[in-house]
This record gives sequence, structure tokens and C-alpha cells, in this order.
Amino acid sequence: MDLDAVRTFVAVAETGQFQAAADDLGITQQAASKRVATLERELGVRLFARTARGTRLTVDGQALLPHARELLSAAERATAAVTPGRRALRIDVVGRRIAPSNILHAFYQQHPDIELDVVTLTAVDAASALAEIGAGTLDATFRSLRDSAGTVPSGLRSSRVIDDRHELLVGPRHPLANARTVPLAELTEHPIWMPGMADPEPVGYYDDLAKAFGLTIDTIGPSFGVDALLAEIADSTRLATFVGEGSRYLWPERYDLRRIPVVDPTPVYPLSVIWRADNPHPVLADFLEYLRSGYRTTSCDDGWIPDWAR
Amino acid sequence: MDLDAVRTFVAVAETGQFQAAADDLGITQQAASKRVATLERELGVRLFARTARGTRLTVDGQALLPHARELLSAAERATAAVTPGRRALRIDVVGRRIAPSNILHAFYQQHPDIELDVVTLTAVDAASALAEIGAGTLDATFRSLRDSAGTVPSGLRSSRVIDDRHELLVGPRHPLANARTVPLAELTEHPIWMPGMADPEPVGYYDDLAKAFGLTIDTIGPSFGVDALLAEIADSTRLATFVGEGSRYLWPERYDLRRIPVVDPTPVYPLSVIWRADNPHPVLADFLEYLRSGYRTTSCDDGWIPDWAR
DNA sequence: GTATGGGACAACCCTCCGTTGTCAGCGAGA
DNA sequence: TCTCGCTGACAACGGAGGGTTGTCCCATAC
Repeated sequence: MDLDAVRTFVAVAETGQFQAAADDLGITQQAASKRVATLERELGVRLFARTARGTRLTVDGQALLPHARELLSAAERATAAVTPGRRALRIDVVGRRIAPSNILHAFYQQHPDIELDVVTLTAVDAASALAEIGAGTLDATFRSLRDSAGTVPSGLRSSRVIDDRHELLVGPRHPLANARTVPLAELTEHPIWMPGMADPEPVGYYDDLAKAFGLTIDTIGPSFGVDALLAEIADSTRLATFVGEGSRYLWPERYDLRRIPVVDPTPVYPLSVIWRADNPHPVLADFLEYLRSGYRTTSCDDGWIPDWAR
Repeated sequence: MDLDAVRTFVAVAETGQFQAAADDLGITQQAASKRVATLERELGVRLFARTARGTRLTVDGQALLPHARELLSAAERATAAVTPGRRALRIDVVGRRIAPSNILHAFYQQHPDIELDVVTLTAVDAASALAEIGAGTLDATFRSLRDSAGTVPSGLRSSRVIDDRHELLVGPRHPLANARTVPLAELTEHPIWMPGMADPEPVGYYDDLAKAFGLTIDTIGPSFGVDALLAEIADSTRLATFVGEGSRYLWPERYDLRRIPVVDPTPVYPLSVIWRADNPHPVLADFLEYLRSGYRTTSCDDGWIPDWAR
């Protein structure tokens, strides 16, 4: 059963004649006649009674008409379901509390009419996330790409859109609790705890950072969740952790935690957005534009980023 | 949007690979690939992520899949709606109380699972009824064809299947009320009333009958319905009317009417069933077979039929 | 390294669809 | 009654599109 034939059948039924239906459809009367004839042959019944002044539906035609309309509207709904922009844009923000999530939230507030499907593939390493992008099961993700910005799998594009300046997060009893800023070099005295780093990228980042400035950064321990981490920090007189400037935690109310800006230099965590080059979703295009124009925040003259991210 | 492509899409989604889907559909893997590629191009989105070991649905593919299934089932419903035999057979029995209606009823009792749409085009002349048959808005009608059995419009077929023997219907005070039979010749003394004959065919029949045997048959008066006629007959000492042997009236309970068989000869009213030669409805075929085998009732050696019906 | 299986790409072929051109039937109007 | 106009059907032609064969590439398994 050909949908064009069904469309033609409905048009003829509505106009009452082949000629008018053909005009509506932009084809010749002969073509319309052929289409309906084919449909009739396929179904094995006559759909129209042809007269010299038009057509009338047969009983079979009358029986078919509502189903034909339903069929066409089903086709329309199917098309609409995948029409780029109809479908929610599926974005991996990695974690609900870090910069990408907040940026996406800001974007959403600016475009409240769009539909988003925000996911966190937090237990998934970058390679798998990129595979999902490539497979089309994910529209975009935010990752820090170790092997430099250019070498994403073919068909994918990446753009470094977030340079998240690190701040030190400490509890009230930590020696640096009341510092206005802290030079990076001073942190050699204080162990930094970054548990739950499953991905090689952030692990590599902190390893490089530690090596470059002689810091002690522990990325090994298992993560028992953000709350456990914050509680630990709040209680500790020694432990501190890094948080991104653009991240958000529910700490001020529950723990007396402090964010201390790190300077000379400021560690900057580079994040790229990765997407399929041929992804036609218009909201994706808008979002990428938003990222490029609005969120390359403060350029980091005083920042440190690893060599591989330059 | 091509339904074959949609079918292929669903098959690939279900099997997880093009090759298996192609086998199911009886086409080559390349053809299946082409179909899906065309669908993807038409929709502007990728539906599958192709890997070396099969395929996986993209988000768009997942969004489309339920709609695609719905589309296919809508197509199936549409086909089923006009599949010969699915649809109710629409038959004109002319009147609810006369032979065709009763015969159809008997046929229905023999095949209780069929669907019938019994109509009475009683105010419609034979020509219009035949036009409906030709147009396909009616599957069959019962008519007495004046211009001999063969000359139905082209594309139509007719078969004389009912020879309805006339009986005289009289009230209790009619002179013939207690006769076991009545010879036709005797009816010259008694006026026959046949009101409401809209069609030229029955009018012609009764005119011919009257002329042939010197009867007085009044076919002129308007009909006020069967009940009015029966009440009139029941009250009258003079009026009588003809009813077919195969007809059925609700008279025994309400009026003391009597059916008196007419003999020497018995007027026989010939009825043909008319249908489209190319009507594929299987129930129609069954019904025609039923009519031909079962209902050419008693052959009428002692009957009279007009010349034009021989 | 090799074998295997799945998909994509290229080239070819044929069918089928739409077009142009024409004819037949029915109704309306002169 | 004849002709005109409108509507569909039929025939023939041309081109696009869908299917097939043949081949290569890639990833995995042994």
C-alpha cells in the first residue's frame, strides 16, 4: 500500500473528482487515476464509481476513507516525532552539580520553550560517552579530552567552551579556612582529596597538576557520594578539595564550608562540548552558539592548564 | 514516506541487523540498507548506529519506532476494512415483509457469522437501484425486470431466483373469506387493490395480469403504509389484495385476515437478484449460490407469468 | 595473522510511475 | 438535435528509483 496512493484516494474522495484532486496534489489527472486504480487493484475492490461528472465513493470506498485518513495522520505523527527540534535534546552534563549542568540550566532559562533530556553518564568513561555520541543515542556531552582538542573520533566535533577555574573547598577548621586567596604553591603543604575520579581524563589532569607544582592530590579513593565528601571536608582539619568556580554545592546551609580562590596560577579545568557533526537538531545548534558566545568566561592569563589541553 | 521503508526500519530495529531484516523481508541486505538510508534522508535524521556487528537505534530511531509500528498497524487495519468479506454485505430487499427479506433472513440464520446491511430502497425505482448497484453503493437488489432478464446494464448480472406465487388476502367479511382456493377467473367479480406501486415494473405486471384475465386491479391509489392497507382490507366486504406466498405480515393476531391460494393459473411474481459482475464480496457469492440452489421453490407449471418475464 | 560476518559503496538493469496525447461518454445549452 | 465542455480512461514514451550483483572495509574471534 503506497501512501501517495492513499493520499490521492482521500483527495479524490474529498474533491469528488480526479482532476481537482490531481491539481491539489500537483500531478496530472492521469497519474491520479493510475494511483487510485493501482490501489483498487491491490485491495481487490472498487473505491469509486466513475461518472462523466466526477466520482462517488462505493461502499468499499466509504469503508476505507476513515482508515485512510487515520493512516495519513499516523504518517504525519511519525514524521513529527523525529522532525529535528521536536524531540528533546539529550545532553550528558556528567554531574548535576558541576559547571556544564549549571550552564545548561542557564541556557534553559533563556529558552524555556525547548525540551531537554539531561542525563549524567557519571560512571561512564569518556570513550563510552563519545561512542554514544557517535551512535546517536546522545546529542552532546562535556568532557575534558586528553589527547588534545582535535583528535575526537571522525564524525564528531568538539569545542572547548568551559574553562572552569578551580577553587579550594575547605572546612571551618582547615588552616586556610579564613584565607581570601591562596597561591597554588602554598598547597604543597595541604593534601587535596579528589575521590571518585573514574575517568582517565580528570585523573590525568590532577596528576599533571600535582606533578607540575609538587602537590599531593589523592584521586584514588572511592567516592561515597558528594554528601559524604562534603561532610568529610567539613569535619577535617587537613583535607581540602578542588571545586570548579562554575559548580554548585548545597554546602553553605549544611556545612560551614568555604571556597578559597586559588591564584598564581589558578588551575583551570578545560571542558569541551562534543557532538556529532551531522546532528541536525536545531536546539543543539542554538546551544553550541550559546556556549561559544557566552561561556568562554574569563580568559585565563593567570591560569594553568595542562599541556595536552592547549 | 514509503511504507516498505517503514516496514524495513521496524524489521531492522527488531532483528538488530540489516542482513537478518533483509532475509525476513525477502530482499538483499543492500536493498534494506538503501531503504533505511532513504528514510533517514527523507526524515533528516539518523535512525541507526551502524556497527560492525549489527545496529542500534539512535534516539531518533527510538522516537520513531512506536510511531512506525502504529503506522504499519494502521495500514493493516485499512486493508482489512475493505478486504472482501470484512465489510457488511449491503442488500436491498425492497420491503421488509416480502419474499426477498424472508429469504435473506433464512440465509442469515444459516450463516449467523456473516455481516449484513439490509436496506429497503422502497421509494426508489428499479433504474435508480440498478444505478446504485453499478456505482458500488449497493451489493445486490431484488427487482422484477420488465425488459427481460438479459438486458441489465453492462457490468451487471441478474438471475431470476424467486417465483412468488400470489395468494389473495381478504378480510373475514369478504365473500371469499372461507374459500379453500379461488380460481383466477373468479376474481373478475372482485376488485383487487394494490396501492403504493411506485415502480413501473410491478405496475406493469398487474396491468398485464388484469388485461390477461379481465381482472380489476387498482394500482393507482397512494399507499399509507402496510398497516393502513391491512386495516382497510380487514374492514372491507369487497376489497382484496394480492400477497406473495413468501411474504410475511403481522396480521393473524391483529386482524382476522385470510390468505386464499389462487389457482388455474396461479399468478406468479418473478423476482431477479441483480449484482455487479465484478463484485468480489465472498458473502455475495455464497448468497447467490444459496438463492440458485435453494429458492427457485416450486416450479410453476400451473403458474402465470407475464410474457416479458419468460 | 587470518577467517568470518556485517554494512557501505558502485555499477547495472529493469520495473514502475508520471507525463503527453488522445478518445469516449455524459450533460448542458443553443 | 447538435455541439461544446468537462470528466475519465487508455496508449505510448521517457526517466527516476529501487533491487540486484560484485566488491571493499572494518571489527571481532580464533
